[in-house]
Amino acid sequence: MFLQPYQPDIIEKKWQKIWEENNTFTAKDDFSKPKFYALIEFPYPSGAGLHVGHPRSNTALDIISRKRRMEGFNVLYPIGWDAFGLPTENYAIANHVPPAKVTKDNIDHFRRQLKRIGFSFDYSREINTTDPHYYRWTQWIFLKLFEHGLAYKAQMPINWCTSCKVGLANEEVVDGVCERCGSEVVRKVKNQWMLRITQYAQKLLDGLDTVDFIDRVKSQQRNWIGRSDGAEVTFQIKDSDTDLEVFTTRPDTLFGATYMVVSPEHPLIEKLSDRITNLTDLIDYRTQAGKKSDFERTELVTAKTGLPIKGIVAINPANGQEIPVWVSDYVLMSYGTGAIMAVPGHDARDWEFANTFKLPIVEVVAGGDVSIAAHADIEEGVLVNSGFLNGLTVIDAKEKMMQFIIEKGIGNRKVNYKLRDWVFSRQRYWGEPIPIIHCENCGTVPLKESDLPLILPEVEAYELTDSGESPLALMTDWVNVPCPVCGGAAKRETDTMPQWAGSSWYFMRYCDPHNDSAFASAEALDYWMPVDWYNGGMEHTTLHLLYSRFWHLFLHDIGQVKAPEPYQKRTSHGMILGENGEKMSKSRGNVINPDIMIDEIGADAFRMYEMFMGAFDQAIPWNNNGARGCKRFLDRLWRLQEILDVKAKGLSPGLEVAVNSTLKKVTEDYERMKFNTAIAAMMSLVNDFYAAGIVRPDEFKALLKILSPVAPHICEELWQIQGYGDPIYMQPWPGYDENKLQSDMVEIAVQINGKIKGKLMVASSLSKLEGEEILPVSDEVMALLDGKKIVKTIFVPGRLLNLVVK
RNA sequence: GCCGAUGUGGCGAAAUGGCAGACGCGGCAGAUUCAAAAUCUGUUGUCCGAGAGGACAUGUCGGUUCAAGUCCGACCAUCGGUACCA
Repeated sequence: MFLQPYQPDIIEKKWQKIWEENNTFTAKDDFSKPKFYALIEFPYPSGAGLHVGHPRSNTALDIISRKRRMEGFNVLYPIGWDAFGLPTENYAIANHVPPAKVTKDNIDHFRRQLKRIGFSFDYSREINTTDPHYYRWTQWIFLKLFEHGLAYKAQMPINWCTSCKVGLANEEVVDGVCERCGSEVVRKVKNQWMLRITQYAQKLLDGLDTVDFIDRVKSQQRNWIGRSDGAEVTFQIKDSDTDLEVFTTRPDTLFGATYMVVSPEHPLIEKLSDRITNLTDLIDYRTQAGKKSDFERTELVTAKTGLPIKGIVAINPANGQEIPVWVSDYVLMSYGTGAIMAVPGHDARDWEFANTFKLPIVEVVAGGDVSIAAHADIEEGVLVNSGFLNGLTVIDAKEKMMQFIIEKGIGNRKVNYKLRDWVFSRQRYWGEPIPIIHCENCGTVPLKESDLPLILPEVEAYELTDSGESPLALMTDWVNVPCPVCGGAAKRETDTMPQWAGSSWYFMRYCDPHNDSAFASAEALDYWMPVDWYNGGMEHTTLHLLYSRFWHLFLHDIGQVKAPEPYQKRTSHGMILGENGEKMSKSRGNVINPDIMIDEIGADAFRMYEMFMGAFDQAIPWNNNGARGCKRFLDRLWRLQEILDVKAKGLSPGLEVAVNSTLKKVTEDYERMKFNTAIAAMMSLVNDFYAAGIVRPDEFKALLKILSPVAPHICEELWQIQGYGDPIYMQPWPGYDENKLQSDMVEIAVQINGKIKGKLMVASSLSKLEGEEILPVSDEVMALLDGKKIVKTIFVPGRLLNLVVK
């Protein structure tokens, strides 16, 4: 019989058309069915187009989604575009085209690319964060946050390019200079919108205990939120009514505090300026520190800098000693109180600082040698040189000092979080306008909900203004408005929201994307939320993932959504690297274009290689030959038709175990995202068919069903060619026979003293006790013993026999 | 510095504490072909040995165990994140 060759280009187009025409993957709002909501991070439609990293996450959840449909779930697997942001705006500036136009072109390009790969997205629910119908609700959520006191304005430092006269994103600052012009970048204070995410620190922490996130995501979030329990302690400045408050996790070491350090920006310097004798030097130091980012301050590990504040001393409340106060940039205004008590004997950073500036180092916990290094171990050692704490363990001393501090009224218990409030302003054009009006009489006035959306107006030019304001500031017609409260002259806020805004709630919009009276209906949210499975990159663990949990927790608190947590399960994929093992990037010249790959091997082989190339959660270099190997496998699958015995019934006796165990393995491996071993198992099964020289219809059907989530086009085509009835996507997921997972006889290893000395065929049902009784006295085993005496026998059924001999 | 990962053949990797290297890539040899491509068959951790066979092998050093890639301790290297977090 003549066999048509496997032509992926033809069959892939064919099946994509069939799926589209039949709305195969449209999620039904049939709230009576069990639902499954699969979510991938919606892409930023960059000008560079899709890269091979996107399909890794998309294919993984496409496999899960297709499997869930076959298991009878009503599946929502949506796609959209996170389209506000800097690259598009910069492109628009450079090429004098409206960002909206760039965005539309990029989205069209991305959509074409995605459709070629055959993902089972519900394109009818496509969303776009730059669409006013969408960002209307982003603005609405902002108004709610404002209404509940979670949005506020504060003076915050930004990166400021002295030459371009613009605020820069961290990413645009390279080695302390402006990425574009190479000029010096300084930190300039601006009045910025902030979101009070810190108010949710504890909830964000507690919520992690209720969700199924992979461990490394949980620990990264926990560490980012960074709860620490300690004390706030007040130190008096001698001969003044001023005091200095510090946070410490080690109140037990208070007797060892030999000096204090404040951040260069600390208000104490202004407050006591008339007593400080080296004020000029301190201001200079502050200016220098202002040129460094927090990151640089933290990078300078070895060379600690600092200055004493001359003219003042502080008093250690534990022992009444006078101790100097220093300024150093390693103390940041943004954490704790912006001041520390330094205990050089028991803190590595303080020890470095004290060593550099020859400040006294006192041991207060025995067990180390503080002349060589700080002894920071809290498990070991008892207190010394510490008055009433002497002889206590660190744990006990902490508690006793805590009580002392409270009784004396010089401090209290305090929980601190590393987490900082979220800077929500951007002096940029391509973002959601912040729906606020500033009125001289009424102050900060929110827009009425009925006035939303506040449309982002078209402007002449997208460049930032010389004053560093958004280009919107030049739109006087738009900026000047009557105050909604008093009707007097007022001005609109011209800052826009960061790109994170639109992505902080998009998963809710997918539930009901065309709703014009709410961000989504309560029924749709009740049914679809929470997301059952969210896969994305580790790089979004601390920002996007935390921000979106924060917004969802907030919307839950104000009664808008039922569950507190948005994502039931979160997994993460590894990055795909270039063929040379480096991160893929234009500048490295190692970018793989998925379109070219698909032209060569087809979408099915491409999808398959994305999943087969290695462990899903590990970073992996791309290899074109590996991808071609997957095409080769699909060719072999196609040619199985040549050895297909169409009349045979059931499973071949010799392949029952292989077929059943593959069904089980693939079913389980998909769920554990072990796609590479699932595919390897299917490859082995195909090898078994060829070795047997025959494949039966029931075997072929089973293989096509379990392979179809990975390579849907070829499986549907083969299914149709063979006339197996309704398409695979309408078939139920296959089960397997628990009794046919193992052959009757298995080969086990025979070890003598842990070394393999031989092999033995035994019944797979042989129990541990039976084996240990029968096997050592069998002829085969006796022959290996060489007359030695058995001391101990271990039989692991189906695995091995180990004899300890003398 | 801190946090999180990862170290296994020429390469990507696999392995509920139980026969290390499944599956694939690449290589080598052969079949087919006028030839090539494609396909098929065999082979492929390293070292010693003609061979049977043996020894050594999962970053390093220790430990637990009848048995360790897997568990424990210390260290080294690489990658990612980062806000010196007191």
